[in-house]
Amino acid sequence: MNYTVNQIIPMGCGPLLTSIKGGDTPLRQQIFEYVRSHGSAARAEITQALDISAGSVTTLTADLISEGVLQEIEDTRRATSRGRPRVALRIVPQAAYVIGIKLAFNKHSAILADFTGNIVATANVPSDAKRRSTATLFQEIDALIALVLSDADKPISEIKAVGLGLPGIIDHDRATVTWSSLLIEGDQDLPTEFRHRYGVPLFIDNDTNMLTLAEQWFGEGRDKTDFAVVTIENGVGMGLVSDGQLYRGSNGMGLELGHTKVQIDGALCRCGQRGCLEAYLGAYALTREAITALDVTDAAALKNDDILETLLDKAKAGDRAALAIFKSAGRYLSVGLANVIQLFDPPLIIVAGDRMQHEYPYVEAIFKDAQDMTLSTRSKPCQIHIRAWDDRVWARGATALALSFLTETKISGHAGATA
Amino acid sequence: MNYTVNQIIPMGCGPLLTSIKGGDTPLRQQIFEYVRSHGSAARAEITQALDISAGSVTTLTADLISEGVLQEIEDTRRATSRGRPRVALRIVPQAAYVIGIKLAFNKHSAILADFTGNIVATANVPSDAKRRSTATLFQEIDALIALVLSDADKPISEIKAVGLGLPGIIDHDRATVTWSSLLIEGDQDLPTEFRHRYGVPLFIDNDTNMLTLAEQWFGEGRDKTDFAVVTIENGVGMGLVSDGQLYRGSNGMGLELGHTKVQIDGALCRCGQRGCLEAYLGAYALTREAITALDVTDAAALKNDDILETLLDKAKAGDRAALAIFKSAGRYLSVGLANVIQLFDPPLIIVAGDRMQHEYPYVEAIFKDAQDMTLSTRSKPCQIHIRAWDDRVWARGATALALSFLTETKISGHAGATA
DNA sequence: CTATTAATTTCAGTTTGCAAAATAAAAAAT
DNA sequence: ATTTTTTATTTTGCAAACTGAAATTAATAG
Repeated sequence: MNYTVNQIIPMGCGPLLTSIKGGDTPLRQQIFEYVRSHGSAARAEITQALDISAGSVTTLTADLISEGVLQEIEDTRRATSRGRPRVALRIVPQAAYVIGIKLAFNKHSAILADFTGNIVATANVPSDAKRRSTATLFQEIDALIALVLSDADKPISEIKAVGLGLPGIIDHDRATVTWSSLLIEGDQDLPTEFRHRYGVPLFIDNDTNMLTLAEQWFGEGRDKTDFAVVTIENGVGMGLVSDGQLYRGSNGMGLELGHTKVQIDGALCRCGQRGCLEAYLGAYALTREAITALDVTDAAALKNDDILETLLDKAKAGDRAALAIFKSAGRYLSVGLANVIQLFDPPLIIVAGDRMQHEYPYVEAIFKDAQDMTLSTRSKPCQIHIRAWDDRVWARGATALALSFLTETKISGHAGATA
Repeated sequence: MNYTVNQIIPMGCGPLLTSIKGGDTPLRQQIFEYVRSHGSAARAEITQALDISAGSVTTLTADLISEGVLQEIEDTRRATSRGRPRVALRIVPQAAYVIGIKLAFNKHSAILADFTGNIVATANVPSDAKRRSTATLFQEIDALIALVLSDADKPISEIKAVGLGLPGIIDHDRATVTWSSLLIEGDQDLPTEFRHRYGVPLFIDNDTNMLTLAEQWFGEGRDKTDFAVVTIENGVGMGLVSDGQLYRGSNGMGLELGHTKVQIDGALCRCGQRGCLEAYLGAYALTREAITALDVTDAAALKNDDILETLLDKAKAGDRAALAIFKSAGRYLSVGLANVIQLFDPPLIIVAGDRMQHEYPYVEAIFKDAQDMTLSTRSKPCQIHIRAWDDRVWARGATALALSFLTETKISGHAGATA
């Protein structure tokens, strides 16, 4: 079930560790996932790594090969030892294609990936900052899909699943957009409509979970069964992988770190409540303070991004007021991280933010404060890493969502999710 | 895997729902757990409820009967319909016995339960408010076990497993007491020593998890796969069942709700930090305020419990200062509950406290505030129930811990945990 | 006493996997 | 140029865990 991992993260994608407990996936699927996560693997290696019989590996890989999912490849390095040489197997990239889509306010993006998870094509379309109807949203999705398909020069019929991430309250299991800041209406059933249009299953989740999935499949989370992701953008969000599984609250909510209260009767949050973490830490909160503290001329005309940029520049230049704003926000970030550690006890927290993030002043001190604010009886301190993402991560996470569905159906044959 | 449940909670004990996903327990174990949780069940009922073939039920129940785990019982109600009457099965109570132990400052307690989970005998011994060595603790455990065995008139050889709950940082999986307020030394390996003394496997966990387990096996959590428990005593603790599984952080920590920060530079907590929830809500925090606000004569001489009792009496009598103390604590309780809802999104929170709890002033308003402090986009509001426990719950939860180990080994034959 | 109904048992597969023997393919030794 | 050694894969026989359908059992209704 759980196999040891060399410290060098190999080629391939997908989680390197499976849950210690729930080792009840069929061998067929375990083998497939091993090969995918390692890029390529010989039968003998699989036998050892998964601690299963060589006979099973032969039988099952033969099945997968005949189904066109696996193929033998020439081993690049010649055998250095004696004995019959191993013959490596890999996933056939063309066996299936998926599309991952991220919808947001500034722009929408899509990635077309092959069955190994490799990016084949990307596409972007600009997006309004306004709420829109579901019909309008689908027009935007149409444009995105047309673009990415033509970029990859593939017909829609080759796409076997689509993953979609968008902001809001998304109920993955019930496949419903309970509420989204992009949409006018609530409780929308996008997957059904999508299937009507394209004849392809669609899987949805909120954008933070996309990011978390991206980290688990392609990033630092690959060799971890437990880690948390904290995102700081306009709002503050959080994702959690616990025992190898993405945590989704019982109603598809939960992990609303940005709206946990860190101060009674505190600052006003855009959610209408007071004292939310986000109201001290989100980009809009900083912007608000910047307008007050710095002498921003013509505030209304400036974009929020620009104000933030200015604030950051001033801080770097040593401006006291600007630094004070970051210092105060930083204290709340410490509190937020400390609370995450106290409640979830992850061995690793990945703090991710957009471009401003990697230059956030005082980060080191902030992370240290967070550690110091937790109980000292902890056996191992929680690692906190920062990660400046590139734009494509979100859509990449969405491809992971689609790919994991294909694993369920194509490989192990379970009906799986609603779509 | 998951079977429908009539709203009437039947006899028997143990969770009524199994995880929707992880339905990979062998049928043998599923059948056993179904019978235990329902008190008794006929083969035909099992066939339907678990959606498995009748043949399997016959074979597996026959095995379990021959092993002395199950037995057929006379159906009390005569058949009302035609056809061959069902014959009900039940767990043989004498098939195994377990002991559950709760260690604490005021007193230690133990329960001896049979294989159906029924209480056979109980015992208590007084406990010092001092830290002690592991050796001393074992003497106390010896006394407890001797008492409960003699009460039940059973030799130790009939006890197949023991569960132990104690305060502190307990690593259930690694079977280590990382730190406990009861013990002088840290990193103690109680299970190994226990096995030397008694030849019986011991399973440990922290006291809050015992309470949560008790709720899942015997209380309101029986028909739920997801719920949270918040305890308010001297400190503030929390337990969580997610997807039918007790949540234990990656290092056996986590869920330290009492030490999440709700105020920067706030009140001093006994952990040395400032602004912890516990510092506003724990019994010791209230006591501290009571001493300051009320004119408590000879504070040092009075026991904390008495002070709290006085505070409560005064509040009930309408004393303004006393009421103000509860009112302030109540606001923080609302914040704590709201944060739990935002982060974990449980459909139900059970708030449990000791005897003072069921008369906590303003509870209804506090719970309503907590709801109001969460995002309004939630599809279903989180239920908050209060529960005044009786003393035996903790030890009862410990029996559940021991019983679930027996299920793993006796029934399904997996090696299971370290002991 | 016979038909009907419903619970349980029996029995012949099917699927999943394992263990051990057999076979294949290469390097090293003769 | 063989033969040996070594390691990788394949074959084969077998066991465990279930299922589905037919057979059997035990009641009630007429």
